[in-house]
Amino acid sequence: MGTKTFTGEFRYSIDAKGRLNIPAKFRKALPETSEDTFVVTRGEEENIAVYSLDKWREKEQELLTLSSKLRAHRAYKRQATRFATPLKFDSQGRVAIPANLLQHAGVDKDVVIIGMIDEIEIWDPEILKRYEETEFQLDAEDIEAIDKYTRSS
Amino acid sequence: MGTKTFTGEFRYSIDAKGRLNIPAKFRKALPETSEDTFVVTRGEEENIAVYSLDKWREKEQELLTLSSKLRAHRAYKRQATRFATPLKFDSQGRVAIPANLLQHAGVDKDVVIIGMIDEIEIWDPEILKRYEETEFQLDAEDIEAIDKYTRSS
DNA sequence: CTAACTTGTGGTTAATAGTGGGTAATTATC
DNA sequence: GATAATTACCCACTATTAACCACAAGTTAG
Repeated sequence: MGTKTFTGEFRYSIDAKGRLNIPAKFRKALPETSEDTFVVTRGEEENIAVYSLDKWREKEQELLTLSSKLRAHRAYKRQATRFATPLKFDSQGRVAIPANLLQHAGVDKDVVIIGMIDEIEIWDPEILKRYEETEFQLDAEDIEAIDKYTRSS
Repeated sequence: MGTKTFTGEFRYSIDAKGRLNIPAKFRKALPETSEDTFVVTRGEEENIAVYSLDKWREKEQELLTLSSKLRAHRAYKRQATRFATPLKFDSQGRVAIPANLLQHAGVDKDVVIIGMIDEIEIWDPEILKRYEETEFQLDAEDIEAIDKYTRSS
């Protein structure tokens, strides 16, 4: 029944209490073991990254293999976890996104929610548009490198 | 149910009596066997490291494998142990952090508490900011090494 | 075509969390 | 051994968060 992946784009808005509705389609794609919980954190770009609790646990397991004795390892682990917050959605399917994440993504009210198979991104509409015109552009060289990468896996 | 790990960042303050509140989220993540107890000690950087009592016991076990004949081992073991203090939090969820640790972390009143999955760090806001701009920066080489490290585990 | 359900959005109430202070019990100091 | 200082144990206030209830627009089912 249905796909267990996140696809598509939605334009929602954050209410006065900082709550954001997660598209029903995405909530239904959550495995039972995620316990109605998404994990939000800073995205690499000017956005908010959202993972299923399962996906996040995988990431944690990977981070736990790092050594607490090595400075670079600690720094990486710290950066990866300090902004991560698990959020259980309420009976209406909404989550309250922490203020510091909203600030990082430059979000005020309206947002664009993008499904990216195993993760979700939340963008401010204007910022997204700006990125589309610049950072998102790939030249032939980029595409070629990606093609090589996927073939080797 | 829920996550049993420490994630996220909080900005709290130490009151006039030297008490610091541990985020409720972190207290709830403590296993029963930790008996409402955290172990605080010096962090590797200019901060305070906090572990669950369980995690600390693990660390002790690891230290016990070191040789008491080797000078470096003794020094490492001594350094890791001498500042460690178990703290049981009060009915409001607060702990009284030893003065020498506060001094080591350069903390006076306001602190940033960072969840790092299986450990917690307490920072002075200004010092943290300073580190963000310098020590925390990782170059491509570091990232690559970390990627290799996690893949080999 | 209509009724039942789903979905996104809004508000109200109750519980929890963080902070501050007071008093009793312990420990330390002279 | 008396006194001062520190620590532990309660009680209290306020802001934030979580749990409930409600509703209109859109969709699906019969």
